[in-house]
Amino acid sequence: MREKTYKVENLKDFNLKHIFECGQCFRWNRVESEDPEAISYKGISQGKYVTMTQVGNSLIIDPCTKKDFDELWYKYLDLDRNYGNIKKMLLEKDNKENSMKKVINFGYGIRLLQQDLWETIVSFIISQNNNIPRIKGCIERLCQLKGDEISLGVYDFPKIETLANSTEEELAKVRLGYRSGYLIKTARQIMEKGFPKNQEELLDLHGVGPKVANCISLFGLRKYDSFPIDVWVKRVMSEIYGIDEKNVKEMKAYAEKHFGDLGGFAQQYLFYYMRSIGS
DNA sequence: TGCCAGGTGATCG
DNA sequence: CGATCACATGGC
Repeated sequence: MREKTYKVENLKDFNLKHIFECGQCFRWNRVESEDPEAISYKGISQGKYVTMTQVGNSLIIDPCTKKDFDELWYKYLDLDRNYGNIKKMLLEKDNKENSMKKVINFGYGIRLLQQDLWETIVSFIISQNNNIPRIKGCIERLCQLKGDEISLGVYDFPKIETLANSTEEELAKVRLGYRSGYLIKTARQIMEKGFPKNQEELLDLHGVGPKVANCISLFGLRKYDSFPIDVWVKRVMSEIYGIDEKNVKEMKAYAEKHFGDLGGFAQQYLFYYMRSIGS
């Protein structure tokens, strides 16, 4: 008995590699596929463990029912949004047209996933002063230790309550370093006060500063004017716009002026470009 | 070895 | 306020 797969065709502005490797998510991993033309990723989201495979403008999700697609993946993959318009607007707004054109063409298939707020809070607390491969490892070990097993060897993201009731001794296995205390305290704060709804409330969480709050605002709260500035964005804005790497204020001002409500999209194109080309 | 990675909290002028 | 420093961990 074979489980159902679901196929979507005629996708525009969509590329799995760009989507899963632009730094917004940490639980999707590239896997080999038989078809050399295809790109495949396995990952866990919304309690489901699936493989997504893209060939040309088609996407196959396995396993997936029509119901799963309509209720979960369509939204998660942000398929309702017209990225053609977003790119057009960004190109019009940025005065140095070569620069935005370059980064948008490079990451043409990026889409901002509509991710779970709790998962983004935890993930981006772990991300601070850390590198992406290690962040992924930490999150994987955290899920193995504290998440429900949804199929053999595959673990869901831990619940708030589970982390709130954990101790630093238990979490030592995850090798989060000093961040384990941040996670436990943040989980307890959310148990007590409920979820943060904006930047200000995010900053109340222990271990959440301006940068992490911006990431959570963007990826978890879908506040698309957020423009997280990390070391990579500093580098790319220095390289492309000639802004001094230490001048975060000027970068924020530039983003507000030129990208406005679309800052989050611009930031992802910039980040993905610099992470791929740079270093 | 020392530096770096999607920084933050605490502390000090 | 803004500047400075410690903070685990692992790869290079």
